Amino acid sequence: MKPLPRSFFSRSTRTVARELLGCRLVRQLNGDRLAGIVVEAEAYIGEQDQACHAKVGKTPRTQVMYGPAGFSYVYFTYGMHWMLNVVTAKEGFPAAVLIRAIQPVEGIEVMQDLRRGKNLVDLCSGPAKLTQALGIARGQNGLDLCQPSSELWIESGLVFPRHVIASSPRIGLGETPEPWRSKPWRYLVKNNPFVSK
DNA sequence: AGCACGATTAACT
DNA sequence: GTTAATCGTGCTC
Repeated sequence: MKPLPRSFFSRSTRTVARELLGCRLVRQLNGDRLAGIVVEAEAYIGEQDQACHAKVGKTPRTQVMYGPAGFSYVYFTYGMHWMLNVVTAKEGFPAAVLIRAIQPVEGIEVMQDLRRGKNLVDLCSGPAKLTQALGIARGQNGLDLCQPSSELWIESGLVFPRHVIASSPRIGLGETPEPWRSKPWRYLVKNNPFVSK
């Protein structure tokens, strides 16, 4: 399969977040192919969105979100964790989708090595778990995911029927002010055990 | 130069 | 349910 085209990612961020569910996230790492089906994602939309890192404007950290869609935005948080996002919307408008969970389907043994032998449902059921399982860190920031022969990309996969998709407020927003705190911009697959806990 | 805090996780009680 | 781990980022002095 080939990477999803830039036109997939350059649409509205919430549409991309919802339609990413069912897609296959692929990581080529040291000759191994690691992959999983996206089952949870969140939209972060523009400088107005007080939960979005771009609320502080364009900085070295946030600049990739201002660039073209289809690039990775990987950032470091809590002194130890890496998070994977895909840049969305039109160039110049800062927005991205956080990949929060995937269902592992390829390269599971390698993922377990990178995750200290965690069992299947704990391998990738959280945004920092999946980056660890896929060997994603600062070196994977700013990659073009639409380029064939990349080390990281997204393919089409399953198509979940609309009635198995749920939405909810985003996770971990802390003291983010309303209305942003309650925006139902998290999308997940209902009753899927690989969604974050 | 120093500070508060974070789109989390794992290991506790 | 609670908390330690651990450091880049953006802001203030």
